[in-house]
Amino acid sequence: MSNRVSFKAVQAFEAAARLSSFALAAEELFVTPSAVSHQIKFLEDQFGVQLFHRIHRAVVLTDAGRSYAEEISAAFARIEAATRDLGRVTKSDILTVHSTPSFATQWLMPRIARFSARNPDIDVRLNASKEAVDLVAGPVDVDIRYGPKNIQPAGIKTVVFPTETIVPLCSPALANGDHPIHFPEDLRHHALIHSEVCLVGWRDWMRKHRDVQLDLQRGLRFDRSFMSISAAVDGLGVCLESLLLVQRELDTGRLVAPLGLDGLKVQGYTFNVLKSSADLPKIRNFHDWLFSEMMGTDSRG
Amino acid sequence: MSNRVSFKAVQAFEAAARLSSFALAAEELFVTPSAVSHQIKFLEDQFGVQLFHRIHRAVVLTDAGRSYAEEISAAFARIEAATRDLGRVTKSDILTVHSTPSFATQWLMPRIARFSARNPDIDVRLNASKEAVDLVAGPVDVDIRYGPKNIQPAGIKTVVFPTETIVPLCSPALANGDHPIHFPEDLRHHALIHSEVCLVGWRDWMRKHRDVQLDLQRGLRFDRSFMSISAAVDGLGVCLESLLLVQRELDTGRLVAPLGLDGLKVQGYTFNVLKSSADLPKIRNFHDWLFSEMMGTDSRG
DNA sequence: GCGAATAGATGAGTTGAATTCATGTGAGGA
DNA sequence: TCCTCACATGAATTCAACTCATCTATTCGC
Repeated sequence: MSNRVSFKAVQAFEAAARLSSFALAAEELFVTPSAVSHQIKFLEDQFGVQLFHRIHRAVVLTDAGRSYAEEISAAFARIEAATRDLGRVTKSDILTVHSTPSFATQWLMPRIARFSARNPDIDVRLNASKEAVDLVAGPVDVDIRYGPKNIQPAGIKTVVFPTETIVPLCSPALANGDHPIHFPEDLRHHALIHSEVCLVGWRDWMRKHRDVQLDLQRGLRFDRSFMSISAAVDGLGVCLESLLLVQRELDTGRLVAPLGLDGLKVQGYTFNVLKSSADLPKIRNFHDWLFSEMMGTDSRG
Repeated sequence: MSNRVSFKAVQAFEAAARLSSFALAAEELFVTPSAVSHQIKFLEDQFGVQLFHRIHRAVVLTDAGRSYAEEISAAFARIEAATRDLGRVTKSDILTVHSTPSFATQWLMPRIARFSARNPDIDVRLNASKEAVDLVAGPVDVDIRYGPKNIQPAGIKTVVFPTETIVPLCSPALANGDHPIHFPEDLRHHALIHSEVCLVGWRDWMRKHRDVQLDLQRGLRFDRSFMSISAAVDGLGVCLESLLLVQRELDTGRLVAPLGLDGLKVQGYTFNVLKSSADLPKIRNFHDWLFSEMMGTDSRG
């Protein structure tokens, strides 16, 4: 069988063939010329083919030896190159996470360092875009999507996020300014900030507060939540956003929830991975970390 | 350095990666699972990169391990294929000899078995054609050429053959038939066979025998000596050929030299090899054998 | 839930494949 | 002619790689 190949012997032969000398090969391999001689004799005896001509005080490859050497030299070079590369790698796994821009900016970015610290062997890469990615085709391991669950392609495992709470948010200056906000109707005095892709908007909020009449035409409109949040931080109005995305702003006091932290409930985000890779340690670790981190956040919020 | 790679360890890793199991890899390598575990741990420690995830009761490649495994698997497959091929090779050297068709047919063919018998490790291949071959470009080791020495390309070593003797030859039936041939003038009664590429022809012979008038227009014409010889054997006339090419026919009595074995002297054949390969054992052996064989032949002729 | 079974990890002890050492051979150069 | 160099070869030695014994963690069957 092929596993009867002595790689030691092949290695010795490769060096000797390349250097056309047993002595130089021995030097390269940090052994004595005798060892090289033994190994090559062993190879020749095993296959019954002479690989070197021993002439005067040198060795010359036979045709069989030359063609064999050409083949294995290339293979050895490849192994050595791969091994050299391996030495340069410091992380054993690469975790590529794709998500919507808002989730990436508002939730993942502030927290991902914590994941990396707990998983030093995982090299995390974050991508963000509006479009869902093809997990089968691409190098992306995890896709965090927002919106109604479409028909899932076979082979994709989808885990829904915990229900989010959507509340009006604004800068503290706005909430405590000339027109302080204490009750829903106080919003009449302020500009509304609309997030167009959000599953729930001011229209849904008004269904819960039928006594308050707000002009839905008013205000800024953004197609990304993180822009609405940024506008709210800048005091441009009141946005209606998920607490999931504004933890950082609430913690640092850049935003406040003038009407409290209770509000509309919605389930929008999903965690998507290939079924076949769902059990990989890097995926499990990320999944478990993400959901436990989110639970912690929720309990605080 | 790269030679600090333990190929044993890489081999163990390759098998384990391919089989996704230390136990199966151990079985394949005829060792215990413990040995595989040790080797892979050694590799991981040496490069500081985890190659496998140890989960529940199985092992799964890390990303680093997978990319490494892909590289080395290909290299290992190549080594094993080359080694398998090596096992099928029985001769360590291939000697490719090209010559003119006549020398191949008349001299080499009958004798080459003797060379092979004395050099069982050399696989001899004979090619014959009128054209000189490009020793630099092609797989041909030796080219035996006929004719005036052209300007030699650099890097070609040319050895001239011993001087040949050219004499009239015919079948015994013709020599002892109705018009027996004992003296040059007896040839008048017979058809002459002409070899067009020969360096000497009947015209040259007549210069040596000015008293004999022969009609040079008569007779068969061939562009290869072996055809002329074959025609003479068939009793179609008298050819003028080198003793070098008719040893076999003289020995078996199919041809006779009615006017004796002395005649025109000519030096036509050359032995051509690459200077760079002239000292290869297979070339030296062939060269030495060929010239010693020719000397033996000459001393007999 | 509990124990049995499985797959691998680990450290100590053992072994034999590979190495060194001592010596031999033969060709080439001083 | 002798010396030197490069490799060959057989016996002795060694240490890298293996086995063994034991341990851990997880799964599976009951």
